[in-house]
Amino acid sequence: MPRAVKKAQTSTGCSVERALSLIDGKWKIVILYKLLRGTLRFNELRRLIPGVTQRMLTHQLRELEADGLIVRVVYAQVPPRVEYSLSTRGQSLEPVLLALKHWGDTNLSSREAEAA
Amino acid sequence: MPRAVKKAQTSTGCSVERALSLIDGKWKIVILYKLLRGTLRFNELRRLIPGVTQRMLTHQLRELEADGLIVRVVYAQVPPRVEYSLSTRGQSLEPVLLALKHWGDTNLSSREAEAA
DNA sequence: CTGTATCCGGCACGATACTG
DNA sequence: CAGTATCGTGCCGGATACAG
Repeated sequence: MPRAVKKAQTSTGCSVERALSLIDGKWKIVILYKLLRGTLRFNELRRLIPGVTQRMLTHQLRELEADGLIVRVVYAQVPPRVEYSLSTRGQSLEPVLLALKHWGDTNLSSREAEAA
Repeated sequence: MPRAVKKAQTSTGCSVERALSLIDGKWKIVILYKLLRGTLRFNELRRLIPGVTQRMLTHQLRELEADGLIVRVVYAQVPPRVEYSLSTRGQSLEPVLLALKHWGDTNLSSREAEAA
């Protein structure tokens, strides 16, 4: 994705651009998509998204959290346990994510369009 | 958007990522969105997208064309006239674009998008 | 397990000037 | 009008090491 605009920018008068600014970043949409299925732990996300590094995963998760799209829950345990899930706002992105998935399946004709 | 992955990458097994790779770039989605309304000329797009430079507009348009999302028609006239419009594949993105617009309007609107 | 800290390269993008 | 050409750069994102 584009780096889109740095921070939400109302001047453009285009809500699409503002929406884009929240989901820019190389992994955000994929993260959100994975979370559609339900709560996931840090390493679970890591495994589900091949190629992402700890740094980027952490960074993108933090941004998503800051934008109120996901919820981060930390359990004070000896082996740390952190769970990520979609916030209400994040869940409202479902139509977009599914539309994107559907489009990808339809127009990129991947025979293995396995439901990730 | 993220720079996504450079070129379509099948290995991830996620059609969403492949779809994303086609719409990465800072202005692509906005361009596509503007073209939903119909054919537009180069400078018309330029005016509709404040902040975009000639270079970037040209570049993004070329990528969109290469990915088969838009159609570029050149009229051999003395004042050059180039028209851009969505291809069939591009038009198939309409649900995604509208979903994104709807989400933006709903969640980023002037009033708080509380949506508990 | 779930992160932070640091270093660093590349390319995405911008600014400007020029052209058919 | 609709682009190229060229140059410069921010910062995104990868690699690696360290930490609670």
